[in-house]
Amino acid sequence: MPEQFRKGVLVPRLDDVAAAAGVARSTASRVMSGEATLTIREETRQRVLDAAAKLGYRPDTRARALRLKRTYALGIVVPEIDNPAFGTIIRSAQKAAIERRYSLFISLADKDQPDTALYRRLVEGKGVDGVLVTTISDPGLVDELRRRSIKHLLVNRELEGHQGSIIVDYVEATAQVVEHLVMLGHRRLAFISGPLHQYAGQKRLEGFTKGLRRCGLVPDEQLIGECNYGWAEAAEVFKRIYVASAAPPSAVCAANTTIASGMIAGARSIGLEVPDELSVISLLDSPLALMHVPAISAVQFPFEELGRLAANELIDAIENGSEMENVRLERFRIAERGSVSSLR
Amino acid sequence: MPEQFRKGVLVPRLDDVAAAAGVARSTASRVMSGEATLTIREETRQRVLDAAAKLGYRPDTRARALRLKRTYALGIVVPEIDNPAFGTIIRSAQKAAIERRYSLFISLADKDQPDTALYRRLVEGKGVDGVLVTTISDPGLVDELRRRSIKHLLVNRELEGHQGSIIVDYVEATAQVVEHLVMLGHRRLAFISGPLHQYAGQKRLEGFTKGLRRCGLVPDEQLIGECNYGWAEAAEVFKRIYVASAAPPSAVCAANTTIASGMIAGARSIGLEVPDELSVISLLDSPLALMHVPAISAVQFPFEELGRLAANELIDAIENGSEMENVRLERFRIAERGSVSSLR
DNA sequence: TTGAAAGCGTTACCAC
DNA sequence: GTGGTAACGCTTTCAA
Repeated sequence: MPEQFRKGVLVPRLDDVAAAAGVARSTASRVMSGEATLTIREETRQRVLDAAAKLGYRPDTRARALRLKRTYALGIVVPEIDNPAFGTIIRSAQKAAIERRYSLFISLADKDQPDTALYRRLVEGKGVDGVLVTTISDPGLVDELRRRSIKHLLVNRELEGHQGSIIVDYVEATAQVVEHLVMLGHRRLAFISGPLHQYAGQKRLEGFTKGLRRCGLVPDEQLIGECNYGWAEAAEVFKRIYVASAAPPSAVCAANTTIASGMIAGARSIGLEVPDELSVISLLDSPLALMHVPAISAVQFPFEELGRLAANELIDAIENGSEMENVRLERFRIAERGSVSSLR
Repeated sequence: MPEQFRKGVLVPRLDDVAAAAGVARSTASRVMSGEATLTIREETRQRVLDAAAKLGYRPDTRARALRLKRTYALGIVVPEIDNPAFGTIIRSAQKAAIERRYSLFISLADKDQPDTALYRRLVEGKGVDGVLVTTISDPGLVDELRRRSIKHLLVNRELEGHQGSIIVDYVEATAQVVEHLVMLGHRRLAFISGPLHQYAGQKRLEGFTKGLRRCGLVPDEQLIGECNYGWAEAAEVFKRIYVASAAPPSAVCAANTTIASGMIAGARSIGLEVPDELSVISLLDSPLALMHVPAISAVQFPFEELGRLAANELIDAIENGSEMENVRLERFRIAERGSVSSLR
């Protein structure tokens, strides 16, 4: 049975701690703040700490936030949650935030109910000190953040003229994948993208054509297909491209492992062997790549670093008022597995 | 350039709205509350609303929470985020919460830093009105929630003697999978579980042995293997079981699709054909099941309903003080795909 | 129908 | 070194 404080209330406040320790509320506050610079008699400090421990006191974050005009909380807005890249970003951002004594609130941007979305509450209601934005499919969000001058950082997204974003280099990575394939002797390259109205889709397409041009090849519209709905559609898209094409591709860049897996299934269904008759590479790695037969070669990006740096940069901006940079992480790696063969 | 209110401050408060509308703060508050029962002259109401709109006023959730002793926010503690079951639960819980005008804060329970975990802050600091708990691997959390009498509901978890949990029926589903396999003529069934110290692992093992007994079969310890670390380990575990066993299994229940995929790879590496020489079924479905060759038969649970009911039950308890129930959702479905064959 | 004022739990300024 | 007190932005009771 928990001890009672004021009539009927079971949660101790700072006043209860102060009373139990026989000091004033302000003294108790100073002790609890933990500030080493404050001058407090050691004996007093102990008495307060003991009282707080005995009562199980925890500061009320709401009252504290009201007073300090700071919540020590960050928000991250993500479009989907069960996605390896976002999962990694969220985890590393949370870890970095916690290390700096911030909380990270994850908010799913629900397409179905954008106007009631969590972020409105979080952000407009001053529930967080800053926001990490990993989706710009709702352009209203960034606008509103800017209008309300709420610190925010675009993560794995960038916007023309926007100050404060941190990205990995989808363009260059994709271009180098193309070069890699060409070096292996491939000349007819296909590209099956994800939704092209989204950021990642656009960047990868940009990198694909850039890579071709660097190799002196011309992009062939016939070899570029868009896949909006995942695995089964990817198989169809590939078959359509393959059948329609006069000179069929010998290698395919797939936006991610789900699409790669689907199009491999499609290729098989028309009798194509992977990698012997068709090379496939995924432009984004995931655990699925290793489970696949054959294992899918894929590009790996430093998403962990991305999340960590993002959280730290945002907190720096909050605490020091420092300007936010536009950062591009150039590191990436092509993990070679069994889905690509050399034509030489 | 945003308009200024009090000196140097750019965010309008209720006082600013009231001043702009020429009414008292309390009147503005009443209008903004939207309570239909309050008697307010229509003309006044319009004036306040107009002022609020013009200034872009949003109530400060921190101040409101402090005053009301209610945050209209829920927390959900999840062990991992990129997992199809948790993803679905989170999405549906968030949707249900938003419909009832609550926010849902997602909190990753980080094994590495349990004591700094978000939930402490959320919960102890009164940041939420209630908590959905989807992991009990840290037993301290539930204890503390109970001690502080914070409303909480176990989701997809249950605890001896705990009031308030909502689960799907892993035990019965697994038992019926076993019966299904036996009906198909299988007699030697293996089970490759996930971590057995976790809730789901225990329940599935319980269901596995229960199913065998119902069919008059005795569980064979030799045919039960534990897989803690995913795909590659699953292959090893299966091979170990298969080789060591005097009478090898003709069918395997795998805890999830990752384990199923891994053990199929292991089976292939020792020359076994799936499903011709070995049937495999996953006790939990995921998108991977369809991408696999052969597609993996798997059990589907109503996780969407689970999340929705959980949020609603928690909110009911918060608002009406209603007692929380222990609910078991009995629905599930075996999705038959290509990884199981009949011996008849 | 509207206004004044108290109070939620905290921090920080200013006295002592 | 410590205590009293105002203030953060809101809701709600009580009075007018």
